[in-house]
This record gives sequence, structure tokens and C-alpha cells, in this order.
Amino acid sequence: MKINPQSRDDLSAQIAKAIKDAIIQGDLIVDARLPSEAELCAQFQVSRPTVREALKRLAAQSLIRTQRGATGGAFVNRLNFKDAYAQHITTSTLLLSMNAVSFETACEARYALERACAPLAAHRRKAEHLAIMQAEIQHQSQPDLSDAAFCASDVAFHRALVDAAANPVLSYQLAGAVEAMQPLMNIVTFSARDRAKIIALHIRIADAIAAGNGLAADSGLVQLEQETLFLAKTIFDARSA
Amino acid sequence: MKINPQSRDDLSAQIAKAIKDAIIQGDLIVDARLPSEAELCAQFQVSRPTVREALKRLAAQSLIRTQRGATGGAFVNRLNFKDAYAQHITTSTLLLSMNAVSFETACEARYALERACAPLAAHRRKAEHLAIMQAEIQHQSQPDLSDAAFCASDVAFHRALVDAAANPVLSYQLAGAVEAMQPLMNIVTFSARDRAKIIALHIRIADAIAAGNGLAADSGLVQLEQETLFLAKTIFDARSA
DNA sequence: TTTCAATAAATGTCAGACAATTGATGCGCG
DNA sequence: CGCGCATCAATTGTCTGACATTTATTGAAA
Repeated sequence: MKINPQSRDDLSAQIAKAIKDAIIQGDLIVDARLPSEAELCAQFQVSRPTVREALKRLAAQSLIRTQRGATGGAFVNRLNFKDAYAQHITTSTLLLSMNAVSFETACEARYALERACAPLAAHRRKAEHLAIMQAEIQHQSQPDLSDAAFCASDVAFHRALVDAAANPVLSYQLAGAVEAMQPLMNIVTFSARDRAKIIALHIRIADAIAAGNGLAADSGLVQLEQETLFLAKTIFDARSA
Repeated sequence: MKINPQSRDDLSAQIAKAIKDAIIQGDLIVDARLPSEAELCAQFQVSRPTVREALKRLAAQSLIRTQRGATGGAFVNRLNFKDAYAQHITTSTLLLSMNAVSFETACEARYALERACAPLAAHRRKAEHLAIMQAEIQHQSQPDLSDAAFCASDVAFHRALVDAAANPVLSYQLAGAVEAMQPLMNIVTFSARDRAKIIALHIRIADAIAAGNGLAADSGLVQLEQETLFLAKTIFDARSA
């Protein structure tokens, strides 16, 4: 790996980058053991706390895992979809909340991506996903549900729709768009009539997916997007008045 | 913030999580200054290296930035699209390379998502994006281009297409899908005829976008996906024989 | 042969110190 | 009174050394 001159970057950041590059480049394969902290100290000519800070940076990105004991050490982690999901959702959520992204922009992105899944989902849906969608529709129909719980159920419904496309890459990329919308939706209060409209569209979409009709599912999503935008607009207008 | 019992997690991981939750929850807003390391030590009853490791974990995710000097300290960082892009692309790339995702799966996800952008791009494209697409087409047409350079230009073309949709959320979510494909494509060697086909489709797509014809762009993308899959299949079959 | 304790290696944590950076303070001088 | 400059103080960056904890290995005893 490379050396570390007196640049303006932290030593720990430079060391982390060097190791990260080695992983990306394939010089360090999955489950490979990194040199021990003492060896890394010698290699980079820095102290142990500095090396440790670098390793913690990598651990925070799930790039490595550490293990104590005699045969312990730092190992290149196999990045799994579950960890990547969690990170992606966190980043997406913060990105939206910190950058004043308009509701319209986020909504447009979400439905554009979801519609991309519809034909695949209609073609490949398994009983498992249909069951989740039905269950969430049932759940949403309970009149004493809080707005937050309604939103959470909405997200679960859409996640099942995305997962029905049976493409893990698609599910991963969409997780950010779908889940990150939840905080934005939580400011909306739904009247009983609003909920009924949304549930009706969910039923229509679920039926279309079950029937293998991608076009109908797509049209349902389009209407759902319009309904969502209309709802949000009503709320915002009322608030600013 | 919460206390840290003797759980099985590292202290630094627990502290990092506590601060991260505070940021997500909105208790720490953008540009807010965190307590100094010494104060955090007192608050969590741990030593300074432990606190520092926790802060480095957060810095690795661009959640905080640190500044030296009298008015220095750790500040909540405004997560910008640029940093989020870089992280997302790294994670996506590693996710694909470490999990034996098939070429077909990645390709399907990429084109499904890109097709979602096509109608928006056709509607909103600016001269800027059209110019990039034309320039990349020119670049790709140079016969002495290496395969890697050809792939890089291909990615640049598609990124311009995505950006033309003028939705930063969409661009962000798609960055992972488009860029992460590049390493998978790099194993393919393109004959002159293959390149000609791809470039012809690029021209067709660019023209459709320029003309504001979303449907034509979509059909171009469908053909490009089929062409890409066919190309990859040919390579893999030849390799296994 | 099996069981169990000692050992060694590695990470996790702590304490204290010094260096480097940078804004704030106060002093002197015009 | 205002400006410039040196000093100071607060904070992070890094180092040294030590001890605690965990875990596989080794070797001795039953």
C-alpha cells in the first residue's frame, strides 16, 4: 500500500483510504485477514490509536469486521444486502431531510422507480409477496390506526411490491427511495376518506400484480402518485394559509 | 443521550450509534457543534481514544466534520449529494462484486431504472445534457479507444441521460446502479461491430431525448439492454467452452 | 484419550502527555 | 480611538505505555 506524507488529511483518513482502495481493487479479498494493528503501525509508521481510528472508519462502513482473541484481527467483510440496505436508507433519509428536497421531487423519484418494478413484479410475484401486500391492506383498513402506523404500513406494502420483482439489486437501490419518503409523509394527516382512496388504489395495484397485469399496476401507481401529490398539496396550502 | 452498559458491542460503536440517532432524530441539527471530546468523555464515562474512535466512525459516513483550533470541534455535517454519491457508488460496487450478482440481474436492474428516467429526461432535457451525450457518442466512436475507456464513456453517456431527468433524488439513487455496472462490463471485450451497434443505439436514444420523445428513448433502452445481454452471453459462452 | 488449566496473541480500553492549529485577548503604538 | 501584533487558551491530532478481555492453542494431568 501507499505511503503517507504530511498532507492536510488526517493520517487515519489516509490509512483508511489506502486499505479501502486495496479492498476495492481486489488486493484484499473477502475474509482475508488484515495485518494486525501492531503490523499496520510498523507498516505505516504511526501509532496504534491512529491505526485503530482508521480501522474504525472502515468498520463503520461495514467494510471490515474485527474479532478478538488469539486468531482474531480485522477481516475484510462480505458486504451483505442487509447491511447495505440499512446504510443506504440512513443516508437517503438524511440526504432528504438535510437538503430541503421538495415533496414533489422525492415523490416523483419514488414513483418513477417503483413503476420500473411493476412489470417485473407482475411477472414474477410469489405468494409470499402477495400475502404481505394483502396483509398490509388489511392492516391499513383498521380505522383506529395512527398516521405514523398507516405510513409504516404503506411503506411495507410498497416494499413488498418492489421485492416481488425478485431482483435484489433493484430492491437495494429502491430501498432508499421508498423508505426515505416516510419522514416526509409523516407530516401528513390522513382523513378517513384519504385513507380509503389510498387503500382502494393499493387493492387495485395488488390485484393487478396478482393477475400478472403489469400495465394495470403501472396505471394504479400513476394514480397513487397523483393522489399523494394532491394530498400533500392540500396540506401545504392549508398550512400556509 | 443514552447510557452504555456492558453490552457485547464496542463502546465506540455504542457511542457512535447514540450520536447518530441524535442526528437522525433531529436533536442535533446541521452545523450544530457536538460537545468537545473531553466533555463527551465525561458524559459517557469513557476515555478519549474511545470517544475519538466513535467520532471517526461518524466522520467515515460524512455525518460529522471536525475542525481544529480554538473554536474547533465536531460539527454535524450537511450531507450533500456529492458525498452521498461517492459512498453509494462504492457500496454498490462492492455489493455487486462480493455477492456474485449475475450479470443479468444487475443489467435488468440498471435498465429498468434507467427506463424510469427516460420520459422525464425527454421532457426536461437541457442543452447541457444533450451536449454531454453527443460528446460521449463522439468519444466512443474513436476506433483506438481501449475497452475500459469505452465503458467509462458509456457510463458517462448514461449518467447524462439520468441527470437530464433533472431530479437529484433520482440521479442519486441511480448512480449506484449505473456506475456499479462498470466493473462487470470491464470483463467484456468489444469488437468493432459490437461498438458500432451500441453507438447506433446511443445515437437513437440521444435523438429521441432531444426530440422529447420518451417512448422512442424507452424503446432504444430496451434494445440496448437486449444487445448488452446478448453480448455478455456470447462472451460467457465462449469462455466456458 | 479426554479434560482442564496455563499460555500467547490479538483487540478493547485507559491514562497522560505533547504537538499543531486557530480564534480570542490584550497590549502597545501611532 | 483604532490598528497590528504577539500571546494565550481551547481543541483536535498523535504518541507512548500500560492493563483488561477474549479466544485458540498447547501441554500436563487424570
